[in-house]
Amino acid sequence: MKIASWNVNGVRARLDHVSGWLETNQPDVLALQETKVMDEMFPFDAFKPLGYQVSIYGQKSYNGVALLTKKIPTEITKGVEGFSDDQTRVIAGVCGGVLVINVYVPNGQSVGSEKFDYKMSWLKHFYAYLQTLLKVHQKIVILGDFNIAPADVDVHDPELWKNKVLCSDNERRWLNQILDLGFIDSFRLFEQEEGLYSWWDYRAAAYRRKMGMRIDLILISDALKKECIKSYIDEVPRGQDRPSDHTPVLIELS
DNA sequence: ATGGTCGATAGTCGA
Repeated sequence: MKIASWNVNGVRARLDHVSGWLETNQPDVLALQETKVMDEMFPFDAFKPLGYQVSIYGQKSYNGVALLTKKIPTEITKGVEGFSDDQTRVIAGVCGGVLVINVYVPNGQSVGSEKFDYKMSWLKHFYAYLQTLLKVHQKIVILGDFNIAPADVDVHDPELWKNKVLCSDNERRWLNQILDLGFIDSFRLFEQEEGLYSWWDYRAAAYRRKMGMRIDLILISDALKKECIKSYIDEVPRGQDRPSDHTPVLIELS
């Protein structure tokens, strides 16, 4: 089973990119973030002819997540249980016996801002939600735009970003707390080249200058470790015309 | 280079 995640920064603006990528890569599951569209305006018709089911949790202009799947998922849930939130950031469902949790973690703007406080609160409630899910599910994949670079190796210039948003100790502490529940950052199960990232800011020609970060992650529960045979980043879409600022990340399960 | 560029949307906000 091939499972992928991609922050598309507007699914309507990226229709050709996503359709083409699905045709080429044929994932069983593609988790999208920042779809930026209300449910009734989601471009269902673009994906159904390609053989994909669409499960969505959208809103106008901001946020929005979706699961594109070859088979209809079961047990679809939206949002973080126990956390009242008008921002649409989580959609989950069971695909091929695996609970797939698609997340768009808040960006946080800057350390100490109101949006950063919201990010911290969101992470706290998401952590509590995971604890309850772990009582029911063993095989879990959490994937999406985490807006957290796990370690300095995931940052193009760690000194510049030291204790800045996406890299601060408090954010990394929450990520590590989640990992301590029994999850693995799948990317680090395998030997990787240096300087592999999943996001490059549109500004300051960051992609051309290789100024990126790995903030799009696929966490797998311990029960899936033996089944995970591959975890990688597909940098191709980021180099295309009018790209998203993020590029897809993938895993393969045996 | 302490700025820049996008998407959704209709003046800005958020990333």
